[in-house]
Amino acid sequence: MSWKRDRPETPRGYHHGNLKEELVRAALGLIGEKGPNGFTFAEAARMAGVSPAAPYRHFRDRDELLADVAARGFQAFEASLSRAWDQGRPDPESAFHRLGRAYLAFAHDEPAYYSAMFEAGVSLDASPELRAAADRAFANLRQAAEALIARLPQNKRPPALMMALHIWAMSHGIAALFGRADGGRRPLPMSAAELLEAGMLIYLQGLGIGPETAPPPAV
Amino acid sequence: MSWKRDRPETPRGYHHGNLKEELVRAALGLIGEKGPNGFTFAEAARMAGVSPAAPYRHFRDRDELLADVAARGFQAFEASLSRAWDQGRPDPESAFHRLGRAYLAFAHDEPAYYSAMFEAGVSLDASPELRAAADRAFANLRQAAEALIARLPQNKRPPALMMALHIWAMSHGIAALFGRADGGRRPLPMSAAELLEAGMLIYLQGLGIGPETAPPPAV
DNA sequence: ACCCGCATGTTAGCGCTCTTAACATGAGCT
DNA sequence: AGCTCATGTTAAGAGCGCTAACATGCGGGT
Repeated sequence: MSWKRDRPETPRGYHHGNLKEELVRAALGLIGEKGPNGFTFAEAARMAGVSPAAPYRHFRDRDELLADVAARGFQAFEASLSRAWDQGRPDPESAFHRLGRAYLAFAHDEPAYYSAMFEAGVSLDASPELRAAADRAFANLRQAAEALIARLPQNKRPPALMMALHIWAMSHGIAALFGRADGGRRPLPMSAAELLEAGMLIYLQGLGIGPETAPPPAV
Repeated sequence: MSWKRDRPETPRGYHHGNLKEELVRAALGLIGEKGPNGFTFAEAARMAGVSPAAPYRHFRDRDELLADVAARGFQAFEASLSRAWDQGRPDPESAFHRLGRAYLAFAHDEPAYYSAMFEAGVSLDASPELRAAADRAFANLRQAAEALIARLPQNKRPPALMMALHIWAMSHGIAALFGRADGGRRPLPMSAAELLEAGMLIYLQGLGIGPETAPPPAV
């Protein structure tokens, strides 16, 4: 019976009124603290001040809550990327670098979301909304790739999808391996953002995009 | 008492004789089947034909077994990469492409190992052997980077560490996002190996390494 | 040849989680 | 006012991680 009055904040009646939202917030907090595996359905319920069975009125099981968190993460991610890209203004190059920084900033500032999205083992097929949100986020990378490719002469244009996948892969690789401050991984001579920026400059140079005459950056 | 004779293979006495090895093999199988989270200490014990408490004579806890699996994974990984690199013979370029294919082949052929190494949330600090094995594996990437850089004129050489990190990040990014056959991720117009190969060619081109006159590959 | 120590395995049990079934409450529609 | 159904609670079963106390028998020392 201890869970009943553990959080004296706002006393409530038999019905919570906003349980689903609060469960998601609790899950996000727990994932952020203890990783996607440390998160527990029961503990989220405790945090929301309800019994361990209450969450089942809102989510079929633990995985569905995780998928919901991941979907919200992709929505926030999409918003962030789309804001950074800003339709390629003022020019595709600078917008593209904003996009890269936004990618890593999201992974860094929202580790709980990023965990749920990429490290919790949630399949994109878990729900249609999840898939859709992920697709919308990826669409930003693809748009950026297309805008940059448009700068090339027709006969030197790589497939936009391939280029977008490269961008995504390097961004995710850097975020996953070196993105978190002290995730037990390797210490770096440079920040993740700088690493990505340098990598992308070299990659674009390889495509023939960017400061045509400049040598690869000596970072 | 059902666990006692579940596996009638080789009857054994009170002592198992080779439990530690068999637990690792069982863990590897379970991780391969159900992901790093589906793996259970108790089930590994069941598979080995011992009581649920027996594993604690060989591993402090579940995480230590996971760390052991990860360390063995890095050892196998290192062996694979080192064989592929073969000290840069016959020339750094072709050896480098072998290395890339070996990276993805390992992620593809040994998903259980790769999961334990990168997706199970095992910190590299979990044991000194783990850290050492991971370092040895990474050293191969760094060696390859150095050999390729040596082809450049002195004043155009990027830092070898940075280049190795880029290679690792793109390889891991591709493996994590698209490496597994049907991991619930996105269907691709090309194989992961082709994607990595193309990405690396573009990247090297950006550094000024590779077929100097050829345009980016039209894959 | 004996015996004893210690590594290795077993039994029992605590506390936790996930999940379901049966029951309780009260908000909102008619 | 009364009913209904979404939303909450209680109770309970199964499984897991982990520990403490006990059992076995391999292998070295006498």
